[in-house]
Amino acid sequence: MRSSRPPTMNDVAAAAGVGLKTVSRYVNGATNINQELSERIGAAIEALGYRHNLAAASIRPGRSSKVIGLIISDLANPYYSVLARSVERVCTEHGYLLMSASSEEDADRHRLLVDRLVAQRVDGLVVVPPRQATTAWATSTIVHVPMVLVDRPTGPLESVDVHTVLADNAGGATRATAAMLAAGARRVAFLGDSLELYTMRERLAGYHRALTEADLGGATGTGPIEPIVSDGAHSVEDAAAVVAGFLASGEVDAVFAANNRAAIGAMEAFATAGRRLPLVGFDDFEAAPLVTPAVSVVAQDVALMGRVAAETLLALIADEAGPPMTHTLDVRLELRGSER
Amino acid sequence: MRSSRPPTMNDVAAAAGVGLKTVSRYVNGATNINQELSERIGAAIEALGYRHNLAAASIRPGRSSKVIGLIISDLANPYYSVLARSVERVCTEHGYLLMSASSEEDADRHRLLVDRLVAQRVDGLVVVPPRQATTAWATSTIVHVPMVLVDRPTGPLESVDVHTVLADNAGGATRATAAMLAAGARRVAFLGDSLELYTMRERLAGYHRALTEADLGGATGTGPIEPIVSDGAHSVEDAAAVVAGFLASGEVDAVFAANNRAAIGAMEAFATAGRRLPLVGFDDFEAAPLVTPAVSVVAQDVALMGRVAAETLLALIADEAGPPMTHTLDVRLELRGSER
DNA sequence: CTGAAAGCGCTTACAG
DNA sequence: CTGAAAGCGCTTACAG
Repeated sequence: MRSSRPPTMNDVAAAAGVGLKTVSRYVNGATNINQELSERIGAAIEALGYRHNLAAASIRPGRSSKVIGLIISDLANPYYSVLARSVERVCTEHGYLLMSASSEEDADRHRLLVDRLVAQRVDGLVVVPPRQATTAWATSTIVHVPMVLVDRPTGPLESVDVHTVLADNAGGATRATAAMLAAGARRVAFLGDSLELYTMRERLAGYHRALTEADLGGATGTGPIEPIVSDGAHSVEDAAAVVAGFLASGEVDAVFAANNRAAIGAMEAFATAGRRLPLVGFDDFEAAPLVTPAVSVVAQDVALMGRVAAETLLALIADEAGPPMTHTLDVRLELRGSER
Repeated sequence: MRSSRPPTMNDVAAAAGVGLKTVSRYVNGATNINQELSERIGAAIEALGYRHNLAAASIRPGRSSKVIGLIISDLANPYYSVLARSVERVCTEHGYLLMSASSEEDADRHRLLVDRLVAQRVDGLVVVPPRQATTAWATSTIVHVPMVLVDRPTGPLESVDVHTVLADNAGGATRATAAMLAAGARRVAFLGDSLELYTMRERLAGYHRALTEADLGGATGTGPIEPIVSDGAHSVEDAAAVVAGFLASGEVDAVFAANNRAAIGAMEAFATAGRRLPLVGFDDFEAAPLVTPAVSVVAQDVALMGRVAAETLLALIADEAGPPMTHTLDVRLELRGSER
């Protein structure tokens, strides 16, 4: 009847008049227990309000915490919340719980989170590396915790030997740009965020490739297509300002918006100016199909990305994953009208 | 040099040639340690790759896990991901980690999650009760884990003595409806999801109240305003179908869309029909300000809700919270044009 | 300021 | 099928 401290397995054993071991077996769902003892134990647990202490159980060697950790930039960002949900789903299917934490793209905070999660003895980690990451954070702190990277690699791809799940950023950008060229555009501008971001560098490379291929295809009678590149779309407002400049200059006849904010900013600039240019965005967003004309986008299967990452991690934990590799997922070009 | 099992505090003590206790003090940041011993310990930790085991530390009585649990419907839903992010932020500020889990509105799954989280010995729980919850889940399983409810109460408000954080659903609905009445609408329809949901019942009550007050205000010369109520907006498609019916009937001259999906469905129906009705939604959404006319909404401060819930929980854990009460947060009516 | 002992709640071989 | 003992990694009084 002690009310201050939660009841322990010992309390249950005493109350039921059985050995500690038997209670342990009962709680862990052992199959062969004397019917009568079993009932006494059940009654004692009920009466005392006993709850199994997994934290205590997990410190024994060989026993794991059955918790995995997830580090993303910002849980409130729809992209990452869908990713987190997908990872959570796989965890649930395998009896794991998820601890998720937002790094805010800050390398120091990221390192702190890794340390804390490792101290908490998670069984593994799914990680979106922070923007400014060098390979140091991984090599210095991770050591022996199974880990999978998602959305971006850490530093130069080959520098860390770890499973990595990425979208085909370059391929998507190539197809988006090519769609506008095919519709007749000649001066397609690239509008992206900081090229510090791996995904931006990849999308820019894809854009360049589309221009080059159009040249090689002989679609141009008047010399090579000149790239027009802006990396100033850090926010919707910034993006709108850049696009307003495009419109005023008369030098641009289509826009490849390399992320959500760029696409929304472009839409705002079009609305303000009262005229629009062909537009394709990267990453789908809620408003895209609702506006007129509906916005074409390159859509990633974020949920699949989360699933592949989580399943790879679980395989790693079970020691059944193959050698470290990069898993590149296809993207989908959703043509809805705005590309022309 | 054992590589199979992670190094323990004992290993560090042995390597550094000091007592276990001293290593413990070092790891826990104790202030007074002999300079030389301190350095030896630091070197040993580095050399062995030792990492503090918080799980083991937390099983001592009085020591807590510094983890809190969050149960929501679906982490991928923007409403709940913003809530989760806000709770996470408060946790971080206070040195806590967050375990979040999605109940999918399923009462059984919800109970499982509570059990698992309690077994994991979280220090407290922020919970969105599942839709079909009776008070049973709370009274039977929670017992002595600090808990705060958010977004909705469990069953009849007075039945469980627990801190609860809610938005002013009824007040927001009244103001939304009144705005359309003030703009001249007479036959405002309520379009919501299942009335099983607490928030829907509250919003419906607020809607009714606005009609009643308009009657009492004498704004009507032709007898009382008749309510028109649909609870069929379970999905965007369903909502669109209902609104198409409204348009065809000619009996409705404005729509109060009691959630996001209802509002988006209404927009789709308007687009299909080529004509629109005055519209106000509940809960802001990304596309709302981007379409023409921009959609007016009742906006909840979801981040504030998460913050208040988390801070209340932390106060509860510190035994500094007052008696259980309901915290009702104001909502904001964003008039953007679609209300007329 | 530091160490040896006892104990947190639980599980794992080891005997019965 | 069941129990008493030892031990998981750590911290807390207790002595020095």
